[in-house]
Amino acid sequence: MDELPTRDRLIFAALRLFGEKGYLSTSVQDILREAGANSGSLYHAFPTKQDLLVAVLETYRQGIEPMLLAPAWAGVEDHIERVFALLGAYRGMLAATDCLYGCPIGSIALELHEPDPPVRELLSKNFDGWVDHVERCLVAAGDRLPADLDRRGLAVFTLTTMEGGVMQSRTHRTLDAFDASISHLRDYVRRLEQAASAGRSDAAQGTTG
Amino acid sequence: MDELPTRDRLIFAALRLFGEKGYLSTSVQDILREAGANSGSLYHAFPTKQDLLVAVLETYRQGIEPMLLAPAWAGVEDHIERVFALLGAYRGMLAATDCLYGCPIGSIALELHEPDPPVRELLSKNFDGWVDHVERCLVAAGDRLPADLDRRGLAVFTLTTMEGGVMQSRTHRTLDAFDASISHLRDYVRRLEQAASAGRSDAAQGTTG
DNA sequence: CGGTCCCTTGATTGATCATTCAACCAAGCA
DNA sequence: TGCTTGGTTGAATGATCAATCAAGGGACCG
Repeated sequence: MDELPTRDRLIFAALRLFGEKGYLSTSVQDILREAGANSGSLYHAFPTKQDLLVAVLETYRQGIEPMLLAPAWAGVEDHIERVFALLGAYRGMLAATDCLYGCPIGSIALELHEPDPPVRELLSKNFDGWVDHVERCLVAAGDRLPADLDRRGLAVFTLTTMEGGVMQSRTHRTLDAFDASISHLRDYVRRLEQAASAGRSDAAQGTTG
Repeated sequence: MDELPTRDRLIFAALRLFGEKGYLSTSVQDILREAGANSGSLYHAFPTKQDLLVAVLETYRQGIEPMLLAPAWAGVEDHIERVFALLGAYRGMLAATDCLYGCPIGSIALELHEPDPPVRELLSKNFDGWVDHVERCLVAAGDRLPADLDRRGLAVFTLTTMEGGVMQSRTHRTLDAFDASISHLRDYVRRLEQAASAGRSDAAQGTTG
């Protein structure tokens, strides 16, 4: 029944609050209250609030696989469906929070206009890690997608779709924009699959394009 | 040689600063310095800082057509190319500012996690106005796009692409993510045009799908 | 028992923030 | 000339913020 160490409680409290109210709008007092700690403890563990943010971003990055992907992909074997299952997980978070809670990384990324190098680098790494996982799905899809498709680029485009959709849905307080975005991405991928399929039968017939 | 009235100088100063550093990170002092005014003048014109934000969002919305679309569309007659010319304008802003200045509406939208009703409504209206213009282009494209295409949805998806691309490019400080996103959107639209074209020749031959 | 190490406590500090206000100015009018 | 109205001045106010620090607690070791 031992509580988590104070340092970890602070990280998780900050993680939650930064995602919910943003970095700048979350005061150190808010974090202390949420974590049940005192300011001295926070500043014993972290030199500044920004160093706590760094720890949060590192924690979030490490949590992408076990906390986000694993549950989203449980029971989903199809590589392409996994991409949309991931997007569905974000939809679930939006739906569960009345379109308030989207992607904390995106929020923080747009909130910090002069981010110090370490913070920006970690935001980059978070985005990259996400894109890496999607790219792996798209690569695993093999010849279901056109051979000459830029799969990394499509993975980036997938993140773009998620973040842009979340932004609009949070603003409008409706899932409409998110759903419209995802359904168009899905349409695009379907057309890519059709093109790849057509390409394959062309090749089987020995025809050239 | 008369200067702009103080009230307008304040709005334009705030517009610039909110876009550059965000709403929360811009202090009233910053705005006063930039506008060359005193706090009393600001609070004579606006009850609170947030009311100034409201005025800024209204001003921005009215400026979308004359300040953003008009220059982006000068000399571009093709309806579909206009969509990408608009996206190109954002690319130009990113390029000119080292990927620092993207879309102020998007920044503010993600920055304000508990936006009061008037602010959120104005953010919504800004997004809607942007989407309206793109939708009009897509509608004007007529049968170059599939007849059953959800054009409003594609316009929303275009905004999604822009905002998501800007977010990533600002974070990575590279145009790569923005360019990748746009080029995939372009690929998607190209495939839609091909499908529409195929559908038209089917119809001309009297075949059915 | 005393000593050391790690961590916690919580009042305090000083900076910064949005906002206020009494005084002031200039133009228009009588 | 004096009154009114709309706008300006900038120091002052009080709230809030991140960060500090002297004091203490308790576990472990001799």
